[in-house]
Amino acid sequence: MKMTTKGRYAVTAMLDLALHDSDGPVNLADISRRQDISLTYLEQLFNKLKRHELVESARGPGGGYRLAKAADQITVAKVIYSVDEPIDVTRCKGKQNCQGDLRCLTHDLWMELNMHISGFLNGLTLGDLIKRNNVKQVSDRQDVIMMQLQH
Amino acid sequence: MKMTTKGRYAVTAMLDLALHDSDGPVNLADISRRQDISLTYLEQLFNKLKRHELVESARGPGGGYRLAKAADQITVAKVIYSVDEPIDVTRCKGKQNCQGDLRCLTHDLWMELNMHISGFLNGLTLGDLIKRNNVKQVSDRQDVIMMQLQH
DNA sequence: TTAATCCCGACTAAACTAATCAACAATATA
DNA sequence: TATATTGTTGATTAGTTTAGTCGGGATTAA
Repeated sequence: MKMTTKGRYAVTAMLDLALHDSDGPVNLADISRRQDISLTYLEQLFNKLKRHELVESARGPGGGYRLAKAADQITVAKVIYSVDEPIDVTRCKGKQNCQGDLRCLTHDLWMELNMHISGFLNGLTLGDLIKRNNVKQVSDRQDVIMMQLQH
Repeated sequence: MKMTTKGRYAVTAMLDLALHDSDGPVNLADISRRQDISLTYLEQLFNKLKRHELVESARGPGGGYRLAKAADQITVAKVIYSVDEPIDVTRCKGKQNCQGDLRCLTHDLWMELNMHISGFLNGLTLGDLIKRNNVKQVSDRQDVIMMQLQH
């Protein structure tokens, strides 16, 4: 499991998308403004999210992205894996660098940790998150600021 | 929480130390051979482990490192934190880069994940690990190979 | 005195991150 | 049809981090 700002950006952007999905396609420029993430960087991320079939796109004016499935069918783990390809937590990937073809001293520990993290992130969907009060509050605030900027 | 091979090396080396602690000071050259970790890199790591008071050192012939406390008083989390200084999983450290002085959309999520991982690693000590069968087996094998090399 | 051991700081190649840039393709709508 | 809006793609880049090396110490048991 890899935890970088790339994965965090992706989850934040997807959560923003989930929160505004009911209003039709959401364009990246809006997400960029609301979440303070560079537009071109978002383009990169959504490219991957689309290839992993988490979002669908529509070009042209009024276009943008929509969730490819219901928010409660998209886990946080899947979003992170889509942009940050999973890496082995173990050192001994296959037989390489391992002693003989047997396990190194801490192999099982890292496997266990990995399952722990994955378990948590797999059990959590965008649908769960948008129901949370703290998320709602932050999102409402962001929408208000966006409205003000337009007028 | 930062998970790199640096942290993994540190835990592996500390586990090796815990397994051989009863035989008096363990020198880094032995750990290097048993665990296939570069000696000079181990020196770097043990420098930090010593500063964090997880190990004690003895110089000169017959010297080496010993655990500074009982194996079941040393958590895996502490070992990792000693070599990989903890980093903020949240983007909005303090007020920087955050919207106003309020939380960003996913702040709470990363805090929660962090607590999850820390909880797991804080609840696990070197003492727990050396009792495990798979660890014992790997360690015995490594010791046998070391003995063979010396004769 | 010598060899074994830890100690410490400087250095480096390679990889990775976070991002930018430029050019292009599709499409709604005036 | 012209135009502005939006997504698509690939190349490039500055900066950071990782993993590791190197060279020279300091300490101490035998």
